[in-house]
Amino acid sequence: MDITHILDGLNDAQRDAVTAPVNSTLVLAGAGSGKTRVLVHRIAYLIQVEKISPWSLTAVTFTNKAANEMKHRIEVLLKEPVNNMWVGTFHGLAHRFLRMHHIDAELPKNFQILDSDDQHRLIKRLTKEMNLDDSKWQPRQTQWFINKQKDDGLRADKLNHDGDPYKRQMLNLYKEYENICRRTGVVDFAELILLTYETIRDKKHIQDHYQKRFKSILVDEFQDTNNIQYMWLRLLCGKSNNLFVVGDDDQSIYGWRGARVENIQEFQKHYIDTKIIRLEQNYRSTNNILSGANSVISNNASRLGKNLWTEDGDGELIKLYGAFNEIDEARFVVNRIRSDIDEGSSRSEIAILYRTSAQSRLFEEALIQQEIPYRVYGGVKFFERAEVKDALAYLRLTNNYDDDSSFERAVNRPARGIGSKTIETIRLYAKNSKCSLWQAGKKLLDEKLFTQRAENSLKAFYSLIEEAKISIEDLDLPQKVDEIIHRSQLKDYFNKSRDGKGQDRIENLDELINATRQFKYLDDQETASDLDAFLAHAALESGEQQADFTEDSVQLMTLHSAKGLEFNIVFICGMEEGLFPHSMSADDPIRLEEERRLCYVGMTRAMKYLYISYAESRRLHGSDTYPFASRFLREIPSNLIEEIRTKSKTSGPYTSPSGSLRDAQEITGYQLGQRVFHPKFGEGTVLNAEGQGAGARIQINFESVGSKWLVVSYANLSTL
DNA sequence: ACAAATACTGTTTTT
DNA sequence: CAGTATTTGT
Repeated sequence: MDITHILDGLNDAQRDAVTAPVNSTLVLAGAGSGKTRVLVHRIAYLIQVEKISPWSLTAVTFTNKAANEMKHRIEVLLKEPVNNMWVGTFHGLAHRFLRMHHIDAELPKNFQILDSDDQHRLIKRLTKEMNLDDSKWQPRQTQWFINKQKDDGLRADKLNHDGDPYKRQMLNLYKEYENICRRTGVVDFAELILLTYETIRDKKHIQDHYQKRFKSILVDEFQDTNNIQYMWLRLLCGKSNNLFVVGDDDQSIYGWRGARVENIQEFQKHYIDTKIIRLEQNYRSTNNILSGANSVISNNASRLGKNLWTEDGDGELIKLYGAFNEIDEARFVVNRIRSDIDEGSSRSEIAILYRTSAQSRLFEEALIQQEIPYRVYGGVKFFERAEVKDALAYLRLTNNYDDDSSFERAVNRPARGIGSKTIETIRLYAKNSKCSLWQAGKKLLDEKLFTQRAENSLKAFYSLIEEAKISIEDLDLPQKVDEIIHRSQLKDYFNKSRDGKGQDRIENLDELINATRQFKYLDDQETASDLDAFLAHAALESGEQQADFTEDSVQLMTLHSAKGLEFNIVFICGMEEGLFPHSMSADDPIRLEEERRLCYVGMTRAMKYLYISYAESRRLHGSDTYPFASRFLREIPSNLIEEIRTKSKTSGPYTSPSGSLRDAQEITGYQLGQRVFHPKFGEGTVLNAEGQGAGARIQINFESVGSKWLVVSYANLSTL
């Protein structure tokens, strides 16, 4: 068998990974080291050399984009479609599994997926129903609690409140939430994974089938797996050591969401004879950029260790700009972009990265002023838009009357005279007789318990849904959606709303019909109908504004969403203490390391030019702040930095690049993040500092009393 | 049942 | 400050 096409163009480490024995393998793949390439070639190798049928392979990713790209590249390499191979996201594969095995999973055939917004609304409703004060029992917190438990594989009945009243109430909510989900046939994101895990664990015949079937399981971005995902992988793999995982501990930036970098470390413990391969040659950035990034990340204590290198030349120095304020920063960045474009750069090769999405606004304004086309990533996704969800709610209701979330959403939108009082009655009845809202309403109608007005309105709603269900039965998918939108009169409703967004909303509804036309219903999705498949698609792929082949434009996004991408010219903005690292992470060393990894991710996006900027003054929620330059800047060796100064510095001696950064240590004698001891308040962490000389004050977060501002000269602090 | 007024709250978000 | 969420008033 000629396998040159599989191995050609790979470096030694990549080739090692691709041809590794079919056994547990851990590939530590640094940024820009060709990890997708390795995965794709590995799969080709398994199929063509190891003669493993695609049917016995699974490749798991986190994003639909990554899954699609992988699938595409495999097909290009193999020159044939790979249809019977499982390639998808954790959630996508779990969903497919549950559709196939819905009986074993004890789910209704047409179960629906609850996205996080739906989940939030449901929990909010539940909190109210249980007569809990939602300022004390915040739905967001409850949601977080429930998902956290599920991510750890824990069911409510397995948990103990240990006498903690808060936890006890959380568990009550968790239990009740689960009851409603079960009753109404909906499954949230975390549940998809957990239930899949439990079904495979508890049904021996299913477990046997999959453990025998999968000869190799490949995992992308392994550092982002959470507890239950890893448990799931281990279960699927069974006693055979057939996991091939690729990841980079230095790019783990989703810890706040349950991702456990520790899974990488534990992997080597769980599978003793794991072959570890490091991909350290970087094919993306210049040496200066890479050295800067390496130097920053080397400040993290908990690392597996890895040092990227490149054969590329040194390239340009990292450019640093200290702006007067955030407006000056935006002006600087956009002026630079202007000249880069004038010199021939294409706009899509330029990215502006920032820590928080709120920062995008100033750049947008400046770009508009210069008439430079741009695109902001993130924000509300297509399938998450209110109007789209409204239309989908009607569709879902026709599909499953018991879907409470959709019932709540559709029942009075557009307003049809079913007010809060009526709905309240229905909710109460549903709660007491443990049935869905739909059934409750039906019963109440039968028992004539409404006012005439409410009865008429509600009856009209029921006939609307029931008639719609019948009328769309034999239509094809786009027609179904068209018909539903028509019958629901959503367009009229948005047309009348004069909040300026009515037209946009109507266009989005048309776009929804369009999306169904683009949607390819594959029978292998195991869903009952094309409608089920489309609804699942809408929930699982919230609509990465796919193939939005618009104009060549400058790319704006948060550092998080930049992961996995690369650009010729990268601007990282707002490099200030409090913003990046974000103040919410400042006093926790673990979260601080995650911020540093985020910085590393950002820097390694740049191929040729890396600009970093910070502002000496920034307006934040209405008031002016005077932040310090980010500590991460000081972690870049100064010989790699070239400071750009447009400020008229007419007097004073030349200061070295790093010396001109306003430095907390120089002013107060204390380093940000440093541990200190105060005779009265005990131990704490230095968060911030301001002022000079005798008046200098520092902010310290004390373990005992929380955060306080103290005047350095009186505070009598000692360092730890 | 709706619009207007007021209060609140500020991270990141693959699914 | 600015966007959202909830409460208030008609």
